[in-house]
This record gives sequence, structure tokens and C-alpha cells, in this order.
Amino acid sequence: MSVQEAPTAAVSGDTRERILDVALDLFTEKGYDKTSLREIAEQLGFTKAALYYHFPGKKDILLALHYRLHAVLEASMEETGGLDSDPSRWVDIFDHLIDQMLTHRKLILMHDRNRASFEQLHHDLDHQNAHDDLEEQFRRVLRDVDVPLRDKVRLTCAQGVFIAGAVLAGEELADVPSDQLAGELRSAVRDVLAQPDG
Amino acid sequence: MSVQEAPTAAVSGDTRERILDVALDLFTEKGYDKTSLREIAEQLGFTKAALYYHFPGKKDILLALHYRLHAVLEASMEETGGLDSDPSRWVDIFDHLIDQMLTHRKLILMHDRNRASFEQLHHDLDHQNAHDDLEEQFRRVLRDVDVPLRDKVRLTCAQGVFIAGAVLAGEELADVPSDQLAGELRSAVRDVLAQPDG
DNA sequence: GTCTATATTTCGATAGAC
DNA sequence: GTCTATCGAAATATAGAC
Repeated sequence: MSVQEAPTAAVSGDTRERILDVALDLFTEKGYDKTSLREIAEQLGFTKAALYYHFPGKKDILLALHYRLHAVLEASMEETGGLDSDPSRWVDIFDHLIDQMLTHRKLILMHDRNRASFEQLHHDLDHQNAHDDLEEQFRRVLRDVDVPLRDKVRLTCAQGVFIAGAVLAGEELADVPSDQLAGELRSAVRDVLAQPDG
Repeated sequence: MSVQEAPTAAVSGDTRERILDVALDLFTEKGYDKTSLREIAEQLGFTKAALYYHFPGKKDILLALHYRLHAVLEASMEETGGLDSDPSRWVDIFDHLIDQMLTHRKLILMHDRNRASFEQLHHDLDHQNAHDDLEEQFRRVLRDVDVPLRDKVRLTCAQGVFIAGAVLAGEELADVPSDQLAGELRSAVRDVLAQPDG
């Protein structure tokens, strides 16, 4: 995506991203815990110890991938204005999120399949602030006493459809064109978030 | 929940179930990989090695919990007749599944949060036969070329709602009465699975 | 920037006493 | 049925050569 850098020390600097790409695949397939640094390194053609030049430790690789996802979601939130307690805006937000999901499907899947590891990451680091923003906005709506139960359930169901879509796009319906799948998912989200009297 | 048993040697025999109860909690909270046998044993008041009297190894504890869930879903499938490619029957099936989910919520959550470990379990053992039945029936529908894309997506979305409901019931909306939540979830599933022209 | 070699820790698992 | 003691394997991480 980024333009070619100066060819001298260019391949390096990219190594960090290549490590993250490999880790993303392995963390998604086998899970974070079952993926060893040895596996990541061997798939890249060098040894385990070399990873420690690019990352202080294993959890920092997971953290870097977390930031990747964070950046994607943050950008999406800026365009749509963020999630709040007004249900009439949720459809637009999910429309936008579905686009991002199909583009960064593996990132979503990896996050979903390693939820336990991410939660521990937030506890280990003093990452209690800025709790992933989108997820924090999510929880804020669910805690809002002025939001009816029905809407809270529907919001969570829409998130369920969102994640189910990511799984579907990567596995069982991997051969379906993205835009076609996106249309079906958007349609499903509309039905889930439909106002009962509006 | 169960009445007090005879106080003599009664506590034993129950130990296996108590181990599974503790493991279910820890596997759900921290994940299977991050839960050590030492933790399970200490929470029960004895040491790591004592676990090996009740189970051949760690993965057999996970396997036993898998059978617990399998029994629940199997019973539900027998009552509703099983999942096939006929979309008009899906609503009834999910109605039934939602009841089971709210009763055995932790079991569903644990399975969802440790999907990677369960998949590896199926590979390690020659468990290729009877691939969890419900999930296999699920995949069969998704592979059926006679089922329209729309219905496949909707079926997966209903599953997404199902799992989202399990998370909701255990965390953010844990204080909402079960039957009230069940009603909302059933309503949401109906909207997801609604026939466009029926 | 990648390597070898090694330190340190933790875990799953076994053997055998009680 | 639960214990102590211990083994062996594998993983993360460090130190330092090249």
C-alpha cells in the first residue's frame, strides 16, 4: 500500500510488517497461545531470536496487531461520527463497518478468536484507558439506562451478524464475491435493527 | 441445585464433575491454553497430580466439557428433528436452541472462546466421525447448492445472534431476567430469518 | 539485522508413597 | 483418592558473536 522506500535499507523496516502478517495468519489459524515464536520465525526464514530485534516480546506482536485493528475501526468511527445511544444511526454505522470488515477480514477474525488473550493484554498493560474505543462505546450504550432493552439486544445482535459475516467470508462462503456478500449482510443488519414502529 | 448426598464416600465420584465445573469457569475466563492444571487443582483444594486420577490428561478435561455441550445440543436436535436445508423450520429450531443456551450459557461461551482448541482437539483425536453433529448439519446446509445465498447468510446470522445472546446474558445484561431476554432474542431471530416473500 | 548458545520458567505428565 | 517428588519438553527471553 505504501510506496517503495529507498532501496538501501528498504527491505528492513518492512520486516516488522512481514512478521505481523505471518503472526496474523498463525494467530488466526492456531490461536495466539498455540503459536510459538519459533513457528513465526521459521516461516519467515530466520530464527526465533531474531524476532527480539523487532519486538520486545511475544505480547508486543499481539499488541501491534491490536493497533492495526484499532486504526481501522478508529477511521471508520471518524467517518460515521461514532456509536452513541441513538438507534436510528446504527444502520449507517454497520454499513460502514461491514465494508471495513470485508477488507480487513483476517484482522477481525483474529481478534474474535483470541478474545481471551486480548483481554489479558489489556490487564497486563495499564491499557485501562482508551479501552479500544469502539468496544467502549459499545459497552456505554449497553449501560445506558435510557436505551430500551430491545435496542440493546438488537445492537448486540447486529454485532453478532457482523462477526458471523467475517467467519462466513473467510471460510464457508469464501468463494462468494465480496460485494454480493456485503449486500446480503447489510440487508440482514437492516432487518435486525429495523424499528418496530418507525 | 442437587440435593445433599450421603456424607460418607459420596463426595467422591462427584469430584470429576467438580473438576469440570472449575475447568468450565477457568476455560471461559482465561481460555484453555492459559489455564494450567495447577490452577484448577488449587481452586479445588488439592494438587496438580491428583487430577491425573480422574483424567488421563488436560485435553481430556476439554473433551469431557465438549461432551457436556454435545449432549445438550443433541437433545435439542432430537426434539426439533434436526437442521436441514428447509428455511421454514429454522425459526423453531433456534427458538429451542435459545432456551438451551440460556440454561447452559457458560458451556456455549466456553466453546465460543476456545474454538481454536476445540478444532485442534478434533484433529488430534480421530474424531473426524460425528463432527459434533449440529455443526456438521450447519456446514451441510452451507454447502448445499440448492440453498440460496440469502438463506445461507441468514442462517449464519441467526447463529451470530445466538452466540451474541450468550455473551450478553453472561456479561453486560446479566441482570435481565432470562425469559425477558429470551423473548427479545427470539424476536431478533425471527426478523433475521423472516422470509422476504412469505 | 540475523545468528548461536544458553538461561529461566512453566507446564504437562509419571512414579510411587500413604 | 490425594499426596510428594521429579522428569522431560517446550516456550519465552537474554547475552553476545558476526
